[in-house]
Amino acid sequence: MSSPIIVWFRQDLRLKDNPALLRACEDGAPIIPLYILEDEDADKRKIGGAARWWLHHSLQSLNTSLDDHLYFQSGAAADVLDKLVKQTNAKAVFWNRCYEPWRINRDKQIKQTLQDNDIDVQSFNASLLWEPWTNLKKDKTPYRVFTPFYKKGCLEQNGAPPEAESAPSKIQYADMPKNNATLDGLSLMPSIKWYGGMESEWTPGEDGAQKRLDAFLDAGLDDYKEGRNHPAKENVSRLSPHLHWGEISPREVWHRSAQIAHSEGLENDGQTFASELGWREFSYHLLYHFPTITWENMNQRFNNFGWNAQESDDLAAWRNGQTGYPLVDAGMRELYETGYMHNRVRMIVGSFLVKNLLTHWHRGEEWFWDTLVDADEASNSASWQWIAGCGMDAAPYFRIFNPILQSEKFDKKGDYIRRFVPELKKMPDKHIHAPWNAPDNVLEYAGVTLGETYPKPIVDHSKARERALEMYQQSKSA
DNA sequence: TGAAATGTTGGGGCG
DNA sequence: ACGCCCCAACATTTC
Repeated sequence: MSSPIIVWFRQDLRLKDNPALLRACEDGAPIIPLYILEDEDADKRKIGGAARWWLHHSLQSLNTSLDDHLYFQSGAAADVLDKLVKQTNAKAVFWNRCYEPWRINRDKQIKQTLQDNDIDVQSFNASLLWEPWTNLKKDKTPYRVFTPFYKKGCLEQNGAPPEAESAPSKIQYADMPKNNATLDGLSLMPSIKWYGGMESEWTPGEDGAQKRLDAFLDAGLDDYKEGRNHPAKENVSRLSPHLHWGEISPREVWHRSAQIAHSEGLENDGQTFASELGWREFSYHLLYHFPTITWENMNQRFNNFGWNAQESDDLAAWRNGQTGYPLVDAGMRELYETGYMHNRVRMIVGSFLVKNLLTHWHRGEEWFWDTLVDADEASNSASWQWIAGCGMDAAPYFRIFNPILQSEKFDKKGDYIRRFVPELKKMPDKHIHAPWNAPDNVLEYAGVTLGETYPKPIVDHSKARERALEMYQQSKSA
């Protein structure tokens, strides 16, 4: 039997449009599909709790697609690869690129070591529409503002992304010795069963991702531009976790949505949706060119800002969905229960934490990292910097969301609130957005006792707004 | 991918 | 008939 090729799966947990897998299969050599859980890496943050749950199921699904041939390992990737190459006499290692700075450096080293041992190493792009080094400004420096980045750097300069490729028609597996490591042995599943809400909400894996895209194109794309703002509507794609783990190719999402938009005359909605993929690209672009974005304020002026970075009652109330602002609480509870939050609501709860509660965006970023099934280093840090006002192309600091107005505008009938804050279920539409303003008889009818069955607001919005603006002024002069 | 304050305009009630 | 005031509706500015 000829020397095998190791296909190292990372955040590309699919068979379709997977260039590393496809090129390996085309070579004709038998392949070894490998997954390495790299938790021990000390200089990187551990995968968050909700994401671990997702990863477990995604790997299970991939393993099924690979007829139970996925070879599980854990530990330092360099060591695992070195050992496996020797053990199997592999001639090559193929993988799809990841773009987190720590991983770029690490992969470079691994590549060098393998090549020094005469192993063929090839890497491909499976997770971005355009490579981050291909869309620079004319002066060769990276874009810092989304709109020119997307319109000029991406669309004009690079044009449409490549078409998606199919899954390999046939996969020939190398004979492997029995593996002592198993998926269960990776201990990705939490020991306490807190993931019931996620189980009923999600189907991780390539099949689930395909079905989600189908469902979105079928029912969500029509009126996407307006409907995506309403958390109770079915207009958002909910593809983020599938894209994060590479269960579906962004190229496929791009081209299929464009095609449907075109054939159904939904050009406007299609372009708006495509630009959301553009924001994902922009986050990766920023992370690639400005790796400190994960922790340092991109706008240095905020370094002296008086955010509270400590644990506090306000922070705990925010995490638990007990702020007394129904839309904020609904969002935070959706997050905890399902591992996901609607995008507009993410902006609202983010603004609330950073501006109304004057809490450092790091605290929000950490909580999201641990609780989101789509937690993504690039998107998470770029988005928190955006909402905090300290990012590259950020929302101006003084853009402070009014959680009551947002609620009245985008959850008019309170459907979203009622789903996640059931203690307000019987509140009439008119008063569900700000129950503390409801007349006593309405509260009584709804069975709500503020401070007992549902919290009183932990801050007064207009006072909190004044306070935030004042602190902003101070930081300007400091 | 805001909100609130401030400014402007124009229609209608009314003396 | 006319000017005056009120205020909603819209536009602009400011935070």
